[in-house]
Amino acid sequence: MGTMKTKYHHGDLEEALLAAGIREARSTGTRNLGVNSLAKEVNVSAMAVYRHFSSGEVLRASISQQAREELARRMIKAIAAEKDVKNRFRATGRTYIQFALKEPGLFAVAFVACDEGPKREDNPSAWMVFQDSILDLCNAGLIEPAEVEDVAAFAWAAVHGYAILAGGSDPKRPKSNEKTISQLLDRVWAGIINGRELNK
Amino acid sequence: MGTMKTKYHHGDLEEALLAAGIREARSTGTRNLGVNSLAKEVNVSAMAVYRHFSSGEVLRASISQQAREELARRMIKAIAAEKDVKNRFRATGRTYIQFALKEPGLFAVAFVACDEGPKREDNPSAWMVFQDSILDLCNAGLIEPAEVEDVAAFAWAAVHGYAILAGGSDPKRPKSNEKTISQLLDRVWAGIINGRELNK
DNA sequence: CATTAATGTTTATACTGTCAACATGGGAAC
DNA sequence: GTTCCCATGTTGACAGTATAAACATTAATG
Repeated sequence: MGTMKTKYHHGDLEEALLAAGIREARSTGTRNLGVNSLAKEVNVSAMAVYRHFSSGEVLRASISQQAREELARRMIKAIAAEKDVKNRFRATGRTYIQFALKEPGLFAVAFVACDEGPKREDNPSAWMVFQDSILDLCNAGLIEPAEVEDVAAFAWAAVHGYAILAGGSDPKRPKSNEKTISQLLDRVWAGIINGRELNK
Repeated sequence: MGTMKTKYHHGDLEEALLAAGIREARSTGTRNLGVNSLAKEVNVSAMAVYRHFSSGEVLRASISQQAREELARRMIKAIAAEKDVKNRFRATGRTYIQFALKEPGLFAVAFVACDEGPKREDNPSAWMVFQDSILDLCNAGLIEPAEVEDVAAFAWAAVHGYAILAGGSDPKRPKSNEKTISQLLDRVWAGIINGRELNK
């Protein structure tokens, strides 16, 4: 809480490491999330990290999860401000994309390949938020229950893909102004509503 | 050109390193693309690598580019087999997705963040192939010239996003059977054709 | 043929992740 | 309160990584 003097025992090293990781992710993405680097950031020896995380990979996976949960929290907050089902869906996608654009470091860390560990469920999870907004559409009668899974996959894919491409550094990346994003969400919407009918 | 004995000079180390990198990428993704590891693979000292690539990052960027070009080549080949504009578009997306599913290692290496180096243009480039197939739609009168850029971004985003999600290791990843992919492309198509009209 | 430039090797330095052994001190048992 | 233990920290060692500097070899060129 207050200014921690140089005590032998840190107090809450686990939390501090995750916080330092998120801070570093924000500013430099995936580059400086090494064990030594983060340990130094928290004024602790590198080996202290292993009392809380079984490996550097596991530490990074936890930081990654924190980043994903932060994204999900922002999505939930944005959805709460909308009443119309369509606007709720659009808010979901818009928030996801804006997160990638405004917090490129966090977004990169959130979705790096991390194939290890016990794989606890994210809480909250962006995927769940997406699926819930599609279930809303179903409850409103806009799509069939049988379509929910495919529609959610489509919407998630389009939004996630755009977020990656627009937030990347490729000179050929798509434009990312408000209008472009809005039109993208219109097209996703069209795919959601009209997709099945076109499917012969 | 025949079987190179253990000569002091390798012959074509640059090519050999890229080939070894692609081979390694195919089997283990981004994990074993280090300078030492690849040098050993080609029976050469680690420092020899630096005669051809100014750093390990640059070497990895070159391997990544090779992977992207391989993808583009497969797309071009698949398109050549189709005559109808719609089918050509679908072949573009389907090939992209199937590449991600059948060659997860190559796909991962192709699209890791690599922000360095002179950034030569990919040749051929998947992005160009995508854009060409959208231009086809424009020439066929299916979309307006002014829409081309946005439509290409949408289509690319949806396909790329799905490829990443379906090819990943998340237990919640979307299904990836033929039917699901086909329906996804139907929805993308719907977004392309109907997107603008819905946009008020 | 002799020199040179291209290409490879060895050696050394600085980092990284992680194991093993040791140190500290906060809280439980007496 | 005192004692002991163990969760949590430390240091040191070792393997692995990237890469700089100096040296070696051979292909090419005048």
